[in-house]
Amino acid sequence: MYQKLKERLRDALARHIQLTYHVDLGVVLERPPKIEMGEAASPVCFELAKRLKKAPRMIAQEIANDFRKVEGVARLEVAGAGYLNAYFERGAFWEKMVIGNEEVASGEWRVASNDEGEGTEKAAGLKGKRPALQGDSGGKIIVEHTSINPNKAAHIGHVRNAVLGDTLVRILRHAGHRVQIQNYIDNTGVQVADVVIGLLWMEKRTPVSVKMMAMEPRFDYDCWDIYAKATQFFAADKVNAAKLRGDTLRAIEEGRGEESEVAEVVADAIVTFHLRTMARLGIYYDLLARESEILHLKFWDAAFEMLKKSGAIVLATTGKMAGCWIMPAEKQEVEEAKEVKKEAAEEGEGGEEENIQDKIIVRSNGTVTYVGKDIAYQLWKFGLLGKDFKYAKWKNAPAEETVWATTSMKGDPHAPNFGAAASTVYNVIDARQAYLQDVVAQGLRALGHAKEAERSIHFAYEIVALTPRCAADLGYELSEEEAKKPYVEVSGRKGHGVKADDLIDKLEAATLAEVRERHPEMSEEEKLKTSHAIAVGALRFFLLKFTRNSIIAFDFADALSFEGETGPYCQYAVVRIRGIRRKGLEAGAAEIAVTQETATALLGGAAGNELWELVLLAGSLDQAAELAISGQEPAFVAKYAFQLAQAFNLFYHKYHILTEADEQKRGFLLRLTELVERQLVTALSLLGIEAPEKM
RNA sequence: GCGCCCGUAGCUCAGUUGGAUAGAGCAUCUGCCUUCUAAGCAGAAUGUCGGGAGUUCGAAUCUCCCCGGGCGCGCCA
Repeated sequence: MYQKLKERLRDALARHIQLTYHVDLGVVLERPPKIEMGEAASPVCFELAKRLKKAPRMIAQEIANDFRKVEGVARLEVAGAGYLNAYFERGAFWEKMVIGNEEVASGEWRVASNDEGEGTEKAAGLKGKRPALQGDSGGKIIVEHTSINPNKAAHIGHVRNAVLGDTLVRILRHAGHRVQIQNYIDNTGVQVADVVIGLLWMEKRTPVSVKMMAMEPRFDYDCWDIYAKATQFFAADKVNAAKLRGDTLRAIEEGRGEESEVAEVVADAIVTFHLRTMARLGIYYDLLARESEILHLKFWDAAFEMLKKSGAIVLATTGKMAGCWIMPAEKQEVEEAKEVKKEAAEEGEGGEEENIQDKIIVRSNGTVTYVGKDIAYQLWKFGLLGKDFKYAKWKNAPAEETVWATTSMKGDPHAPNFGAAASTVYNVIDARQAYLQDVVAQGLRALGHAKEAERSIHFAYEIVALTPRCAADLGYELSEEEAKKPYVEVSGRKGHGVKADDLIDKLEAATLAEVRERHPEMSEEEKLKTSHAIAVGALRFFLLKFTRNSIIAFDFADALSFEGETGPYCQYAVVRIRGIRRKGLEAGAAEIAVTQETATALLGGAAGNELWELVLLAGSLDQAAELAISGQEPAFVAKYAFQLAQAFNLFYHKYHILTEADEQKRGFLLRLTELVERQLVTALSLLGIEAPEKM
């Protein structure tokens, strides 16, 4: 609701300024520091002052006087040195939020085309329009996330990826976008090969015994250890290891021999483990896109032809890259300003031949690199490859879930149309791979797909490291230097890291103990359900409250905290509201009809500021969600949920709702708590967090 | 060497795209459970926004230069 009003006001202001002063400029609207200064303020007159050579306060006064009414905005006032402060119609805002049930469904983006009024808004219907992706919201969006190498158990870093991706999906879908979730499975890569070598060569297993092993409940943990051991083994005998690895990898890629058989068993089994782990956190997928099909269905061959034909890649004939197909470093001239050109020219003749920036796409032995495969995959996502996968349901999906996977066998005719072109693609991949993601986009550009390159969004995030104390607790040996640092990086190769399932188990154990203590009356099933919801809330919120480019120094003490800026804090606010609602229902308080006069009176003036601020915040979910999308930052929604919970707690302690003597006021307070509940529950659901009935 | 990111309270982090008096949480201290769940609330204290220069009505935010840290630059992924 806030966002909607703000946009309406911004458009009206911009038009007014255009008509009156013939100046075209973007109107900035911000939240004033105090509610006494209104709900939205613009410093636009400072900018205008420069252009018109008039005092900003004077301009502000003119605008405030002449400005015609915008629906929902009571008045404009001049403040400070020339701010324009807008005051909302509180009663109307309340009415829309409570009666009109605004913002509940995904119709929230039903922003009018212009300020032509309600009629057009309704006509615009559910399709909606979002400022950031104007005219494009009908297009399909692909979000690729998780994409864990299927060779060992998932760890906390993988969980950050999955939670970020899943939350992005939830926010996009809430905004009315059509989103498809893909999880890329590198089932033919070196990491799988390493475990295969560990099983076949180090542990001397047969394919049959590996199959048995893969059915054990802790197979993903076993592989974790085997992978670490294999890494040690390679380090000890580099020469043999390189050959063994190369041979194994090729056998897997070509789908022959015991190696390939075992690789398939391992990868398929581990994928199922990952699906199960993520399902515990409420994370699901539409499609598992497997690298084996990219190979078998010759996706790369098609991409290779396109790249060669367009000249995007060339065969190096001299230098140390001789025999490789390389993508030459992009010459910035295209988009960058001419200055860059000049600088380069001034620098003169230097280094034309051995350009280290060139990226190898096909090795001299003819095998394609990861980036090459990724270019093919990205082309497919945009419907530019001219090929499609075949699809079949994944056999071992978690209960009640349908996941599709690519296949090179016969496809299921009832499979959804996964090959339909996407308009925007988000790839949730850690920040260290920024360069590779750039190369992929560069590949698209070189093929003439500048628009798609633009819409290939590397949704980057920083790693989850461990605090030195946490690493020490886990028994890892640290150098003196490492012990002094704020964090130490985990290493899957060394077998270091916090396994996702271990962490979830710990969280559930801690919350269950607490629930048992507090609610002995609950059934065992209810206790488990409640503690699970709180555990997931704690973990997801913990990973989402940091912005993407913040390195998280993981510590059990922080992750297991349920106080302060945490998921459980937000859940607790909802639980309190539900408690009030239950009691209110018994007391018949739900029946009270609140008139708009009551609401307007209670929210009005200085006396109403406190309640009004809560209403306003509750009505600002749309802004938080919009910001999360345009700013590509799910943390904004987490911040919002916390702020709303905090504001509610303040209100809760100040107003005793059920014992309020004045019936109209009591009814109003009750409606207000219900409004907060709805908004908070929605905000939490965007974060993938469920609010329990009791906790 | 080249490229990207970061430096804000004792600690961990926000800071709405350049705006009004820089904010939270944790930790510390002091209070509040015969009243809708204390996983809560109220209060106290803490800042050369790494340093310097510049841009302008106005800078934590933009530019440049330093200082300190992280990451990436492989015929690995």
